[in-house]
Amino acid sequence: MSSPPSLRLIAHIDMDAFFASVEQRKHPEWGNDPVLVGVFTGRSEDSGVVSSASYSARKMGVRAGMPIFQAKNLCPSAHWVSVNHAEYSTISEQIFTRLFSFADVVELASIDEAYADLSIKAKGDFSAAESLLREFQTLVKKEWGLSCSVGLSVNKLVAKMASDARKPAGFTVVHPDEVSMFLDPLPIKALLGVGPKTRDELKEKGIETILDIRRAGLSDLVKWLGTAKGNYLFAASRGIDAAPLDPNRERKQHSRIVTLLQDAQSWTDVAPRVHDLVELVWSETAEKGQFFTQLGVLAISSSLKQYSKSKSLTVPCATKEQFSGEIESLFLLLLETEPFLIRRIGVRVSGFTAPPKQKRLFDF
DNA sequence: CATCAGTAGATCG
DNA sequence: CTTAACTGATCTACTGATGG
Repeated sequence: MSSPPSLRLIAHIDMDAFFASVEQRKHPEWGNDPVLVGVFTGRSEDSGVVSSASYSARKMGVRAGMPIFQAKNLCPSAHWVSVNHAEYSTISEQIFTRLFSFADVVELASIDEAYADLSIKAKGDFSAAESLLREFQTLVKKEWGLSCSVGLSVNKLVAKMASDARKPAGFTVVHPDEVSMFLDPLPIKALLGVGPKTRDELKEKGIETILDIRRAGLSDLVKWLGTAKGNYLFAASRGIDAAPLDPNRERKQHSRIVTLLQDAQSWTDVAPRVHDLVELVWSETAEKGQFFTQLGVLAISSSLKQYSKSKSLTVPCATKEQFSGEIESLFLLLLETEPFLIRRIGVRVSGFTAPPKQKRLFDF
């Protein structure tokens, strides 16, 4: 058996304030003014959230996910733009297509992030990898007028944290012998998968930095956070991540959620919007030739509590009419569980399979 | 106990 | 003047049922 190369060269490329930067680029007259990209729901003037904040807006405390009213208080002078996903996707695709020629393998992680494995291309040499990646970074700036931050290290975990370490337009290399030095002082929130919940949970145990996690025992971590997260944090705090890049990463589910203009109470109120979502999800999956065996609906109440219903089919959903009917009955089921004011609704599909086989022999 | 179905929870940008 | 205002998408863990 051939052994895999012991040392990998893995990079993470992260577009800086991607959506806001794209919008900023279209408006040179804005100079360095704060730019905010919002998801406006239309239920009131300022209803919605920030999708992306330029760095000058971030300096004033604005963050993605923040309610628009709050962002406006923090940053009254910002230029606002409505989010335009289709445009960002096109640009993302153009940029990351170029990355392929700089690497052995590329994994597209999201609309604004990608991993690149340069182990072979750079012959195991960090400085060779760095040269290539700096060239890519310069290219992105020159061709698209956009900046990105790059992290280079020995695996995806550390590379991602490295790209985060200096932003915007950063370039951070973490050599194999520097991994602990790099990770130890970071707050645990810097780890992928550690959000406010886990952070608070561990803060109660006196754990705030990655070094603190490294010093904690595996059994304690598992006791506090469960098997999956405990094991993950134990390894992550040591910078251990053997996961290879996945060049064919595919979505495991697809959903569409909308906020209603006004809270609704009954099926008749929401039926038209649900049917719109069904149309949308059906066309989006059909377009990609995706068939699915699981489907579900969700609703978010005016108090922001989530409700959902889902079911599995034994055979992939065959027609839009069947899909629509299934979604409708799930929604009716959901509404009879408990009365609540509906603020947002969604339709979800998963369990993707290849298209059902055409009948052949038995047709004759 | 391995797997599956259904649901709630957490994270991310 | 005061108050409340909060998207959209995905992935994963947990729980209970089922079958070997």
